[in-house]
Amino acid sequence: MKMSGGVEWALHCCVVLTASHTPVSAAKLAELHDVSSSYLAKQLQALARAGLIHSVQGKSGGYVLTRAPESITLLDVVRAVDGPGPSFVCTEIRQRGPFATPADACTTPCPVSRAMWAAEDAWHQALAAVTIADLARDVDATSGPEALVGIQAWLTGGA
Amino acid sequence: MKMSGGVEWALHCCVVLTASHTPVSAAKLAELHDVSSSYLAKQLQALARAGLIHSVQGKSGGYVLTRAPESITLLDVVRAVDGPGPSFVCTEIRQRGPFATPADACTTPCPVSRAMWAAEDAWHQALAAVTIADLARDVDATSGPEALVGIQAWLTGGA
DNA sequence: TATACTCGGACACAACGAGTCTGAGTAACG
DNA sequence: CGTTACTCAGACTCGTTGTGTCCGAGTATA
Repeated sequence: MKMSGGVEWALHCCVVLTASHTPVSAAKLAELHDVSSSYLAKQLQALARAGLIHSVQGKSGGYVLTRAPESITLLDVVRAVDGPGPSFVCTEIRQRGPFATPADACTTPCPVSRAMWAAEDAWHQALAAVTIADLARDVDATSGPEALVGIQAWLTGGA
Repeated sequence: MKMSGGVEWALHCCVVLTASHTPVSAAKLAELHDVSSSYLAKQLQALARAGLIHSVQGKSGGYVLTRAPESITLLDVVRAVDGPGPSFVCTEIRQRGPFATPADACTTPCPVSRAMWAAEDAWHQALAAVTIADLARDVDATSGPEALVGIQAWLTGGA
């Protein structure tokens, strides 16, 4: 039960992209967070495939958020980077072995998977309740409002 | 974000152990579920290490639940088999790169990890709200009460 | 006391994630 | 309009974790 480490990078990148309405290259984002640019590119591609960010090619290209930060939830980012499939997969153990339940009697999921999926739903709902905009607001509150504007200047500026 | 498949086996085994107050060997549990006995043994060892089940050695040995099924939650089993660590690990990205937040200013977790951990807490609470006894009751309700008693007879009997 | 059956940990194999690299495409610039 | 330099996108390699198996230590039984 280990989440892909790229989720953290992707979330921070989304927060940073909130501060800039012009394309930001993957290299800049990687340097800002001091992580491998090649690997971060992979996470950004996943976000682009999911339609959360838009990629702009060319000399001054990069990535831009497609939607408003208020309409991007953490669940969107997690599912995009970490995969949409459920973490718990039911292999239908009850249909195997000497006491196998006949397949036609398995109209409803088995109690075990029901409980596991209910817990997973709770996790999903908690993630869906928080948006990128909420995170950006929290960052402003903890690190001070000057942090994001400084980053924005650094992103658009050259150095 | 993929959960260990052994969790499903462990949960089903706990439900089955509810029906028998005498030790059940790993081989019997494996045959009942039609899974590898060697690998199932590993999951049962994890449960034993966590103190959820007690191992009895010797000729007619096996595993028995240590506590009442009502006091064993799904969270206990998941943490025992899948590992107790959190699924989301914060690598403190904010302390790296040109705009690194100084370490002494990081008294509270960063907003990203706060949100992720809150979601994980929701998942934990949902798992902790369900017990093995609840699952056994559900199995009785769906498969009929004769299922578990039949399994119990098969476990204690020879064949 | 001998025995046969049990669990327990140590040992290979496979799959997924992590990380890197080179190539295709496009906007800017001379 | 051609060149150029910069961008993203996909294919490739490596390490780690999970999966599956095996043999040895220990104990209740006969």
